[in-house]
Amino acid sequence: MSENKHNPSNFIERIIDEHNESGRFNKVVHTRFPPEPNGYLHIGHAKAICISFGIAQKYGGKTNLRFDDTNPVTEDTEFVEAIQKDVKWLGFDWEDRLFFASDYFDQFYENALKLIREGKAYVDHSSAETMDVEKRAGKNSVYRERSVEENLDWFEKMKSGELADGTCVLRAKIDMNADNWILRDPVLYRIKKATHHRTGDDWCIYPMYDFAHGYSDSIEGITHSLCSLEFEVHRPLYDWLIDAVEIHHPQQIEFSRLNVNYTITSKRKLKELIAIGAVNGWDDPRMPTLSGMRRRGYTPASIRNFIEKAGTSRREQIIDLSMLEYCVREDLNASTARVMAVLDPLKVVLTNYPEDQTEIMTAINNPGDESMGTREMPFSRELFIERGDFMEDPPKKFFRLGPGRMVRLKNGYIIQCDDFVKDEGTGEITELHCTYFPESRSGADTSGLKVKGTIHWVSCKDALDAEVRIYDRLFTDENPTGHKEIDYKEFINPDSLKVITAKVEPSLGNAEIGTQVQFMRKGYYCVDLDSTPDHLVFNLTATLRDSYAKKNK
RNA sequence: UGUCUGGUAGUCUAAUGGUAGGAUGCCUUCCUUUGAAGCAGGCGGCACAGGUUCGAUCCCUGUCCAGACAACCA
Repeated sequence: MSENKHNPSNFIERIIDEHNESGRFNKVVHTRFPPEPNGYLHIGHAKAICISFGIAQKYGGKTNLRFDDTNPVTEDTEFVEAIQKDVKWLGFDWEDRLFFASDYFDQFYENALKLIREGKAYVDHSSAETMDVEKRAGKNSVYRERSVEENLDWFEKMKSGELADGTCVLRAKIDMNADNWILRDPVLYRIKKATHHRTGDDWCIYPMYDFAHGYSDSIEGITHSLCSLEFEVHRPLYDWLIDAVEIHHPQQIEFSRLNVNYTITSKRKLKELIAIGAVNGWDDPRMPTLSGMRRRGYTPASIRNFIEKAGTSRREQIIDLSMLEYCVREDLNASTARVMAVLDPLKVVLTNYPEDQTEIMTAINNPGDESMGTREMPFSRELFIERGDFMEDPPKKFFRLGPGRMVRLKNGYIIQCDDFVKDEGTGEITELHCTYFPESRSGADTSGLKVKGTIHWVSCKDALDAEVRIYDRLFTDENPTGHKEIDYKEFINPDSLKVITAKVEPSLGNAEIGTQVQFMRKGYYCVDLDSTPDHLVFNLTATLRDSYAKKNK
């Protein structure tokens, strides 16, 4: 087996192949996923996770989980835990390599001292406004030429806590005229008298992202630091800082972020949606967060597959929501049991069926997978069918019920509609009167009847009520944040959640939280964590494709 | 405004100096006790203009378009 003979599937693998050929990292591939614990992970993060863990896996390397916790005022252990749960759930394992940037505060501090001693960093007392003005003007700060001793002294004062927040900052001394503004003497450390979720009150100075990130990568022996495109302009600084203290130098490689149309993946905006009550929290099934998607019924495999299909490139990608739905359907089609649930019930009376009779019908759980077995369903004189499966005056191509028309009740009998009852006030159909054909029982059909349509049903007296939460996209616009004049909140879909009471087959009575099923002819649903034995709650994961509805649009 | 990065079907993504493959989408056929799934077929693409070349989607130049960045956030 030739170990280095594989086809790179994207540009990152090509780069790694080159490194392996040149021996730059001794053929080691060690990546990391570095979330900031200030929010929940979303589908965009899933791409970063899948890429970093996936590439390491492919090359026999390792991946660290590292929390980039350098800003105590926004970070919290709640998020540290939620993030770990989500990464694990997605299917990745960092083994014993759980790290925190805050683990390295001492080393960061030493690096800062080294920079100061070498004249590569200075303490600046300019106000943020002044620094901003000077940055734009390409003008050096008046504090730029302080002596090493003076800088060391001030930095010590910053650290000791005797200076108030904002008094001064430590800046790298690079080039105030650099084309890349990131290099215009970036801030390295700031004073923040805040309690850190891990280091408590040990520190009152905290490093900035650029400072902490590269050094963390270096300390951990990361070889390939994979991140999204917006950090590309930071790479020169990443390189500069590492070179300045002469330590292990990982290669930063950027890829484009993943966007999905009709959704947003900005942590700030997701927080806002929660704050204004547009959704019910981070794990609201409408949220593109991993916790929301999990609750919605998305499987880890479906998300991984989605990321895989989306690919890895440097082009800005806005992927169709339909691709995501395709991926869950693909997964759930194979794994879920088919059950019957009538979402919008219409009563059917089988006039020739014995009043008190109940038959037990056997239903196949998954026609594509015999090993999933069968279950039993009670059949009786009064049934509920889907209101949409009857039309008073149906067109020819309507393969369901109408006056005089026949359908097969799945796992039941063929029935014919003889009559219907209509509320003359509202015009609503309230009941159907049908006859059934005793010889047409499923699995033992000797009737010789041929019907085009098959519909689902439940027995009235045996059916269970269930709350069903029907979700739709959270936004009505493909690109809610893409309009300069219109706030994204204007596009919130008022119908993103509809709650109905459905009639479901009795076998669902003891379904556990998280159970996933296919409501036959309707869609994939899962038992929500609000569900109890007395009050079943289902979430819509994704509807089935509906070519009939599509054709009739 | 500046810097950077991109531009291959509606969307995503490959390969290639000899006009392009896959996925999804869309449209059909067949099949079907889910109008699902499945099977089969079809539709649909190299941003534009020059240049180099026998030949350019690919190399070069320019244009246009798009996105990201320009925090004491990450």
